Amino acid sequence: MMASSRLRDVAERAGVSIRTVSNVVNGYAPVADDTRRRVEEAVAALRYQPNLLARNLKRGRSGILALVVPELDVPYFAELARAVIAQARLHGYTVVVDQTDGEPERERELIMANARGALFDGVILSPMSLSQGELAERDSLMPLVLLGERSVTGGFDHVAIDNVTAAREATAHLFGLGHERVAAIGDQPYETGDTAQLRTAGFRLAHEQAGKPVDESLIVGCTRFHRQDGADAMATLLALPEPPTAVFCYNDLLALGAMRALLSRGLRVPEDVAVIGFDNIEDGRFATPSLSTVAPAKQQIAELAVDRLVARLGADADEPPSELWAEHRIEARESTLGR
Amino acid sequence: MMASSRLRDVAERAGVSIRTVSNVVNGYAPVADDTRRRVEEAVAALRYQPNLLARNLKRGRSGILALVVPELDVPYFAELARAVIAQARLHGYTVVVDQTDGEPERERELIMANARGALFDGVILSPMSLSQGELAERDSLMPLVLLGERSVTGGFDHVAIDNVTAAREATAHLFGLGHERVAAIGDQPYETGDTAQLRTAGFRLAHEQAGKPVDESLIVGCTRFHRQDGADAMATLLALPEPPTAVFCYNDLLALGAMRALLSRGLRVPEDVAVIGFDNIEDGRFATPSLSTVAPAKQQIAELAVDRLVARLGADADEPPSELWAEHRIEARESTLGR
DNA sequence: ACCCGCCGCTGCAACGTTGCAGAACAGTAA
DNA sequence: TTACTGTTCTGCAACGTTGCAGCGGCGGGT
Repeated sequence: MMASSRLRDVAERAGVSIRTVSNVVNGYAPVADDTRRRVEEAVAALRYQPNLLARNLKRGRSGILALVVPELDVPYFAELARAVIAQARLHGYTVVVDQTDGEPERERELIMANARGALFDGVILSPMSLSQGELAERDSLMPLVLLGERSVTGGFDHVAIDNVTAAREATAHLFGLGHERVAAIGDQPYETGDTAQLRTAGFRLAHEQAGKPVDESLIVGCTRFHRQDGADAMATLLALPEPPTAVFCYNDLLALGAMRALLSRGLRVPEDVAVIGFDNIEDGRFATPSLSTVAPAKQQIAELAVDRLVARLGADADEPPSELWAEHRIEARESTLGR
Repeated sequence: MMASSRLRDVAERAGVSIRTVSNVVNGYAPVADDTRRRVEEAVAALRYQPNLLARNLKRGRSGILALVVPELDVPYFAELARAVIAQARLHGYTVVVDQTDGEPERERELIMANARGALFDGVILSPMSLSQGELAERDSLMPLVLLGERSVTGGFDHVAIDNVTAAREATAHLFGLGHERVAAIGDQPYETGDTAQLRTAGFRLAHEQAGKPVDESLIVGCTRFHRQDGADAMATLLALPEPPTAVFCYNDLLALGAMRALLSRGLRVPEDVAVIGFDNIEDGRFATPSLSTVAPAKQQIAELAVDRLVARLGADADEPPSELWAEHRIEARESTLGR
């Protein structure tokens, strides 16, 4: 393989020192116009591209951020990844996406040590199964921004939406349509998912504020958050002696699965059962009926997370960890049309 | 920031030379059991992790592959990315996902030069808008595997399914259900998309084999391949004096958009209009009705592409470029149930 | 007794870049 | 002339790793 050109080759061709070429390329020291031009010509002629491996080794950084998500083919994470990659690019960073498949072992591996031998400058983690305790025990020095989980004692930078309020609003939205029996799909035990806990809390809070009792049999847990799980949960609910007339699902995939279960039984959405989801994935907008949902500001989440991480890699290295809140809004579509 | 430990630190602690630690870590030279144990203890105690930047600089490779796709939030690409990342991991490679948004400039930038300063060892490209000519002009030495496009003269490794056959089978599937007027959604001019051309060819071939004439007004072009485009195209078809009774869409998003357009007009799928898509994305399985589709073996595509690229980075560097074909099958679901 | 070969380990140099300190030169002021 | 300032450019060393060559010591064959 023909070796690609190095600073040395450019220097020889332009008749200057290696150092001067480096200065021109990086725009560092003052360089005479004439010299600059000669160097630039040589750079163009030889198609010189700085070797990032060498540059980063010398500079002590890699220019690479890691985005760690449970599953990339879950639309919410794909949409988030898109935004994160774009935002990182604005700062000159490259993004490596890693999937954990929800395995705690993989998550630990990626955040505990200087993952991949300091190949990454920082990590954005959307934790799935990592316990709070494990996070707190982390002793890596690589900056970490958490997505979507409540802050841990000990503290990391943390970007999230107000899950309790969002869930409360979604539930209240269903109450506002006149529903009395509203179910929740997606609850999880504390160790597994903090987020689910917060949404259940919001669900309960809405009941409290509406002066309605919570029927515990209407809160259905899920181990995973895929369409199939939503369909299964809906089947469980429909088998109850007194099924719900509205369902709040903790993400859109669950909701789409639930709708599928309803429609395939000949039930109508929203006439027989209203459905609202969470995440505002594109699928929901084009489902039939289109899916009402809680829409987190994904773009804003990505911006907050990346900007925070980049700041911490630069000047703000020693700032205390901060809580960053992103917006959300209720997106009412056909699946919760008023009766 | 506390410096992370280096080979030197481990060597000091274990009382051996740097070189010996390196040998232990890499399993290279024969090392006495006693020495090995001491080194391994020191490695564990200091939580030594090799600095990949330094290692790769020395070795002349980065261990990073780039996957270049038009849009990561298009489910097909997200599912493909997932498989590619997993497969690359098996070979010890890390994957950077880059999105081009279909901009030729971005695609060119990523494949032309030694992209990102040789940060990548190789590239897997799913081209959107890059012309054949531009590909042929490429003079980078970084190995490139193409996905989904017909091979270019000059030659690259290339992984694809047999688009013509797949499209023919999809169309024939609709004929088999007794449909006479079958439409196609997703045609594109040659410069933009080779893949679309192949599918149109398959569509025509099916007509030929069935002895039916092609009604050109039933072939609707699309600039993009999103749900909205499918919905728009379907609207166009429904406005015809004699609308089709079945539609073959060049991807599942178009098909879901088309179904949406049908259902929102009160038409039934498949009773009034049958719909089949392409890609077998997860959304289609849970749509109502569930979407029939051409299912390419994504896992196989990812394996072929990654394995080929890795082989080319190793021993097979000088092999001639090869055409690799992945399987596909017709996945018949509710949207094309027999009448 | 001698030599040879193998095992286990080591030091040096280099990958391509940048930080640092300073050299060479020109211009200005005293 | 000398001293000083500033501009432009340079050489050396280092980032943390691995390739290469080589060194001592020990055992076995002749």
